[in-house]
Amino acid sequence: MRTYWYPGRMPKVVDHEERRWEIVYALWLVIAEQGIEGVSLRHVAAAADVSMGRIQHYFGTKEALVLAGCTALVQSAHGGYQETAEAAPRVRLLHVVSQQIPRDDAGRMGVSVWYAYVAKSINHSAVRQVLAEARRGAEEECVRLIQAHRASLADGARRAAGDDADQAALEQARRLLALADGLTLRVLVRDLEPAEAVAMLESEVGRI
Amino acid sequence: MRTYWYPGRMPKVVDHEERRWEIVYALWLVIAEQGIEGVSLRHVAAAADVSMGRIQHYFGTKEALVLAGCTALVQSAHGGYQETAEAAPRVRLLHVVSQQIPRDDAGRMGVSVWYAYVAKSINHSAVRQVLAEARRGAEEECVRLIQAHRASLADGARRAAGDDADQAALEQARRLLALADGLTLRVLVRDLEPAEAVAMLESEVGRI
DNA sequence: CGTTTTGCAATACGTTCGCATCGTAACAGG
DNA sequence: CCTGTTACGATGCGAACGTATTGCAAAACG
Repeated sequence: MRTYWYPGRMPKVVDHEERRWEIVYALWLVIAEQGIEGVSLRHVAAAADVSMGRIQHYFGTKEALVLAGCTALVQSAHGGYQETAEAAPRVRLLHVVSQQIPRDDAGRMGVSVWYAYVAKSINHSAVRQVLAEARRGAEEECVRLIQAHRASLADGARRAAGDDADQAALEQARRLLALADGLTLRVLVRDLEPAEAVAMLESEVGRI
Repeated sequence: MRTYWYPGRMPKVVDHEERRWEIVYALWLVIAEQGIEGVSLRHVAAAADVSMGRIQHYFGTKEALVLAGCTALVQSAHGGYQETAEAAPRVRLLHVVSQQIPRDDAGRMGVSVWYAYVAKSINHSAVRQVLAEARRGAEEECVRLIQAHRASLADGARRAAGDDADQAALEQARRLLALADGLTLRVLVRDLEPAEAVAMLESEVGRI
């Protein structure tokens, strides 16, 4: 599924996705340890141990590379979530909300890259749109999970249904996600232990 | 109080604080509309309508300028807080927690600069220390306000005192501040209305 | 008035940047 | 084999960068 056919020739077979991914990963490394200011084609090329020409070949411009790194980050998080497809709503909710808490160096890298993009999104509309879409998706998924969880509890005692419940679920979702963002930052800068952050999120999820 | 005496000469009186502040304000403008990547001595000089030489004269190096902008931002927030010194603990608590929610363009600028520094702090230890100290201060102040508020309520019914209460107050403070950070970001990227964010914080403060 | 020191503009310099260009090795299809 | 196309390393270029340097106007002090 990773070879393409199109009318014409196709010399020198290489796996484009693979090559692009190598470069994007090197980009993340550079962002994680130097910040987004430290991103230059030369630095990324050095980190990926490839030539500058290769990066130009696959991404064309620095802008495009940085943006590709952003969408790749979002998709990677999305992929991680889909692996929990068979778990109970409450478990999935906790995953959505606490996945970003950095527990090890790898998680730290991911989240510091993510924060770099968040800051960039303030002044960069393309990045902003990618992150906004991701956030909207997470919010909607949270609402769905909260409603599913509530439905599984409400066998006996019927609760208020309809718009009120929808509104409450939306507010719950927003509060959970906003809290998770704030806690993530504090863990990242080592003001808070990962376990404490997760415990706070668990207790918050538990109150739903 | 803004003229200094020291043994020796002192030609050409100018207000150093004032000059520094003009430049720092221009730095904030540049950060707010171009991000921290857009900060160069030339850009800041243009925004302040002064020469590059002046910036060098007052700050020496770009590093020092950026760091001065960070400490100035923290002090400015601190100054805003001190104006509420005579209000009730509950009011002050709400202020600490919701002051950063951007309500207008000026607030938007302040908070986008603040987020730029947050991202920078991940890879820059001097900035990290300044922000860490500010965060610690805010957290301690929150704990104090929560305890003061509780004490004012607990005339009749005595509550659990001592370590348990301290621990609970600390966790409350952390949750409030983390939630405020997350909500602030969402308002900044226009995923949330300022009024909604403030309402959520008010209801959270109200439950203490 | 003359000396000395500060405040700052101007500019020169070496580095690093993104990007365009060119050359070539490798391979698919005829 | 030959031809056409791709992959991509190498290099050059102009712009922008941070900083060091230089020079001079203005003002305080003797």
